[in-house]
Amino acid sequence: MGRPPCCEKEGVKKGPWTPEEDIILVSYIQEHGPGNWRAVPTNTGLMRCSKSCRLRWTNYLRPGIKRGNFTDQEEKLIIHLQALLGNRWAAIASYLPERTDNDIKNYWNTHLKKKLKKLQPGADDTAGVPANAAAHHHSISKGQWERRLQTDIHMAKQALSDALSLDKMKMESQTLPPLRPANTPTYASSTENISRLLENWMKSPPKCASRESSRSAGQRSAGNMCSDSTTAESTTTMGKISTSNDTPFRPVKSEPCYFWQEECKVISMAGAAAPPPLSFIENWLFDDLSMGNGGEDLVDLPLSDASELFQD
DNA sequence: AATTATAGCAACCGCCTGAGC
DNA sequence: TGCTCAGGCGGTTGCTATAAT
Repeated sequence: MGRPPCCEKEGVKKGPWTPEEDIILVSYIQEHGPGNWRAVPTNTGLMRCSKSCRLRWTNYLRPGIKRGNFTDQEEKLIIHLQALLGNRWAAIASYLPERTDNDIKNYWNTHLKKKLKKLQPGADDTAGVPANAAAHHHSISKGQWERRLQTDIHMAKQALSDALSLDKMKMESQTLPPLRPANTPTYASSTENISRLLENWMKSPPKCASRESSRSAGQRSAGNMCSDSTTAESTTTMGKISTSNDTPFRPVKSEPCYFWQEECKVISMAGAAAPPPLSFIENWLFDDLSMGNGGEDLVDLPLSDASELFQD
């Protein structure tokens, strides 16, 4: 049986979100910040369960989300992180700041699995199976599989190196990173009416509410990084909102902004929620970069060994 | 033009974890 | 120390758009 679903209450709406609901949710979060999701339906009047609200925010409404096609680099990164981490989509997503775990998961299931299958017709589904799971298939052309993966990991290292150096540059500059290229589709591009409806809302400059002690907000160490005046002075992107209005969203100075905190979340996640992967991969990368290509690194590890590094 | 098959993705479900009491 | 519950996560479902017949 297990635990009853949190949303068994009668009158809880399911299914696709309407633009109006989106606006209500965004407005509420703009004022109160994400977190304390249980209070969201009560305080907004949304007939949605708290989980649904959180999911809608994190997967769709949250600023800084890039939608649309994945780049080659992102694709490679996902493939190789998946090989290293398995189906830990949240951890993988922490290396792709503009993508949500759901997006990455969907992309993996719909595109990359097939792609890898094509590349390795003999390997069946094991091509997309995490390293630790693949370890159970030693009998299936193990040598060939590992050789290919080693080659792929080399490519991934390059991609990861590029990605990380970009991240580092972003962090160093601390001026608001343009997380979304100007021509990148935003969440609102698929729901233009949301941005239209939000225009009015944006005309009255939103304020960052005084900080409540929501647990989830408190959990985010990114709050520290993001609450300084440097970031507060910066403008953030709110999907189409900030680009479609002359008055960009501007957090109140000295008040940490939840929107920006969310943007920083990935940085903190790399250091907190998934520290071993980042530190390990970073060390691995930078060691390798500093050593040249010599030495014994992950590439030379048997895949099963590499995956064990991430075992709990 | 109508029907069927397939792909893509948003959202849901249920389990797990950890904070608070 | 054990219990409760909110939030997080990964797997899965189901709806919609598009392609193929």
